[in-house]
Amino acid sequence: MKKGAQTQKRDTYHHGDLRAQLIEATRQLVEEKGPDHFSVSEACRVAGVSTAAPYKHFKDKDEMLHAVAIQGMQRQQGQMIEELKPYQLGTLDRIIALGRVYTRFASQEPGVFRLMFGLSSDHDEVTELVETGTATFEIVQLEVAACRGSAEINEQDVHRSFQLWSFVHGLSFLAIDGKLNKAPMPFDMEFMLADVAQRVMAD
Amino acid sequence: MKKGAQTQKRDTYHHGDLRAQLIEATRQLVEEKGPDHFSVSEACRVAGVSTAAPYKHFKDKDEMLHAVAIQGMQRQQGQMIEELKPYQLGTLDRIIALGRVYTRFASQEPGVFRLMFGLSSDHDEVTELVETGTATFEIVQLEVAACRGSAEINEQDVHRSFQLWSFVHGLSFLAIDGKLNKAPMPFDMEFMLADVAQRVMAD
DNA sequence: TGTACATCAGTGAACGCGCGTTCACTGATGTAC
DNA sequence: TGTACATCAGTGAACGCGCGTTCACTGATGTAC
Repeated sequence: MKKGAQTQKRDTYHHGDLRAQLIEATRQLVEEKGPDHFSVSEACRVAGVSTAAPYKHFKDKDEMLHAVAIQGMQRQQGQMIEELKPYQLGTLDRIIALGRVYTRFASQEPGVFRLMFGLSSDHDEVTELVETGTATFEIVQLEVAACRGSAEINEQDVHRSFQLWSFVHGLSFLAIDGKLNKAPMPFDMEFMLADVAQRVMAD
Repeated sequence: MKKGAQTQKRDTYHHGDLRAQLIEATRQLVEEKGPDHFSVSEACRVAGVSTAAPYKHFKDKDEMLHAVAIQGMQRQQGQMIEELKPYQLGTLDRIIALGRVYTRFASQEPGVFRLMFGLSSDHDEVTELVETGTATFEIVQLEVAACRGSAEINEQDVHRSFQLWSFVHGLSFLAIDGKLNKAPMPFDMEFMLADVAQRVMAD
């Protein structure tokens, strides 16, 4: 598996944008081996720098992982905003679109997805992660409220939002853990999302 | 944190039931530090034996973790069967009861819960784990079919079962990852379970 | 335009550490006679 | 009941390994004059 982690070539002593390259190397490795089998040393090999280099840009290993997690959350949020565009405000289609992005992101980037939610939020400094997560959930709540015709987000809307979140969150994990092929039937993700959205949004 | 991992005392050279004790030590550590920060050495310290001792009972580290995961799944299944007892067959209460066990187990044993679903099922030999999981899901499907009055489990029942599973699975993870206290309202788990069960089981 | 110099990103060697696993061993136990 | 012996669970020392992090350093770059 050494082929997956190729060494970067460089012609200058200084790197240009090592920080970004290290984050990318970290992302790649988190994706390849999972968040818990990532090592700083290997990221250095991938980025083609000495093992001491990262410490000019990050406090420690955790900070490298945090950076990847934060970028992941931002990417997920960006995809949601993008996916909403074609649909009219207040329609069920928009709720479904959000779910589609969630499960799609998880299956496209299972490593980063796991990292995003698996990080122990004991430590401080992950505030940016938490804030991005909160902002994303606010998008969901706004869409739910719009779909329900609420003037403002009310308790019921929050409640429905949590139901939707729980559902797509669980569905994503079951999917990336390969639990969805246990049934004799083929699994139609899009239908599943639509069906649940409709049930949760019903009176 | 050394206090959590206490050394077992022993008065005989032979141990009696080291296998069981090692599994228990492993379970304890998985719970304390998470499945990915468990080490064989530490389990030995907890069980009060040399670091070579486990290899008389397990092929390697993974086999120790598998044993803990399998026992976890069995425990979860046992709790479900127990929890079903008070309720009449074919009622929504039974569906709710299954969900309650799922989320309760996750919050009582988050480490083992993560382990159970986080294990890469690439390798063989986890067949026992997979089989127990499948058996548990069959219980869910049976209850759904009974609740819907199906003669046999049909495609719709399977579909609903997956919806319920996804929901409680996601809810469990969000709960143990501390994501449920983001809202201004208090989170009523029992109401949530009942509400979703009703929605998913509706026509 | 040319030179001296401060800055600081990246080096490479080293560190101490805990890990998973193996090895030849030891000593408690159960059994055959 | 007593003894010889096979079994095998547990020992303790050792292994090689990759890890995260630190250190004094080096050399490219930008800037002041």
